[in-house]
Amino acid sequence: MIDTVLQNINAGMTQLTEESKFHISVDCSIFGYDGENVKVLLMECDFPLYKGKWSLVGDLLKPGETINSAAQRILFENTNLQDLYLEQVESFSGIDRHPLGRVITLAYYAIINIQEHTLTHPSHLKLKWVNVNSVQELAFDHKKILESCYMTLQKKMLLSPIAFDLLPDKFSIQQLQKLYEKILDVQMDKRNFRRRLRNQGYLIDLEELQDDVAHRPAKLYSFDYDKYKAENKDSRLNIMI
Amino acid sequence: MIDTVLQNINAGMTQLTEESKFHISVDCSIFGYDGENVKVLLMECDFPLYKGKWSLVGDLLKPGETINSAAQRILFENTNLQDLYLEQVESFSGIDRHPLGRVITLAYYAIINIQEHTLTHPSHLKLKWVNVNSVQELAFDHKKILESCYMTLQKKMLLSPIAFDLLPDKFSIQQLQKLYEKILDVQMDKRNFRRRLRNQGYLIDLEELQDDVAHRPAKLYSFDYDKYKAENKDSRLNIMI
DNA sequence: CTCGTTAGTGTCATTATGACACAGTCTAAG
DNA sequence: CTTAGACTGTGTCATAATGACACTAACGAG
Repeated sequence: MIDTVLQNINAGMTQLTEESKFHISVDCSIFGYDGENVKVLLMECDFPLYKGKWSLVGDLLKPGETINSAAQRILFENTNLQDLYLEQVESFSGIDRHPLGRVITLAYYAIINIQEHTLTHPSHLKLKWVNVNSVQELAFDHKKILESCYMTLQKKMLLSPIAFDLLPDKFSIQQLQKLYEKILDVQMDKRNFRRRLRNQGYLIDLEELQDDVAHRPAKLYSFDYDKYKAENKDSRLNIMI
Repeated sequence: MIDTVLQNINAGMTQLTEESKFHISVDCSIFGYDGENVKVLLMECDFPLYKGKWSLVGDLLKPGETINSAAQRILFENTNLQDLYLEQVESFSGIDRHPLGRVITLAYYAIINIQEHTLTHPSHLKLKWVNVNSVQELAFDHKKILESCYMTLQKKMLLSPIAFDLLPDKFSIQQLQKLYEKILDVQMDKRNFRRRLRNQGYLIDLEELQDDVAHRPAKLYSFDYDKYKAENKDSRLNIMI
């Protein structure tokens, strides 16, 4: 490490001293939807200070990793899942936020359709899915982090088609509406919802019906990502809902 | 620093080793509007590798600081300005992004009305305002950082009333429209723009006219922040434009 | 075969949007 | 003191988007 004398790292006059180094972690709110509720994956915490509490899935950044690649690794190590939708939210850098010492964390959220993926995770970790709305106290400042991630997810829902990452590949329009209603915490009109979706034109009618339901089966659709991308490549505001 | 043996910082089984510590910096795109163009404040870079190049305003995070307070300090140290609108954008953590060693940076943007503030800055720093659209190559990965910040600013413009932080306290509707047109890079219809503003009802007619203009003077307005906040305290999508 | 449950459909009134042209008021310059 | 130049400020109309609203259709369970 080169030591220089003066004052600013961008102007070039800086010393990179050992005292100004920090531990960095990534904490990830992994959101899933089981067809009924939005859930977040929590990890049991064994810290003496937080005995019995739960925390978000996270870990330290390692030398040689970028923060994004650390986030991917952490996701993979704890859930065995890859290629999920993963988005950085913000940093949390409170001085005393971690009992082992100064640790600055970068919050991410990931989303996953619980029904189509099965988690397999190392046996020494205890994980569980908890309804987002029933999460009580968490270890560290993770409740605050979770809230920030969930708010970001809610806003993102309005402007981008991430709902479809939370649903199975084939879904009914009612499933989609129920998901929006859950996450945005609103009620929507069935006919107006369907009209909006029809007009957007991003749903592909799979000409398939639900099976094994105790009522009239719904038509199944998939989302036309290609069409969406082609029509929204500019950086305008694309309102989904 | 406590060393433990096992594997995960959230579960409690971790060692905080010296090898997994990193330097952290904050780099800030300070955007200003001079009535004509959107500009960004750049700092001359004295690194041998980047001789003659310019960089964003930034510095290292110091022990005992949160990242937000570092951002505020950096802004203050370099411009003597406080209480600007300041927003975290994202992290940049490429392995070789800084020649002095591994430095992970958090990008922020700040906005300021150039006409109503005068910068005073330490004499050993050379600063200049550059039109955002004419920025050529910057030192480090700062061009990428700037682009990310500017994109975030553009999106934010659509959803929140930050335009008014770039304008003088008293402004004409045409000044406001010109600003939106510059930042969003669109043309807008004068009459429709005025109608939208009228309907939103957040402009306070100051019953004052422009002075010293070589044409019919425009009425001046200010933005009713209180009313805006009162009507938008929920976390819904609030479309400004 | 009937009950429960969800699927799927259209209209109408209201509101929001986009396109568009001209007279008014000020300064500067001759 | 008149005129040129520059910007201010206003309304209408056609079209599009939205919100409110109720009934029949299709399936399985019992």
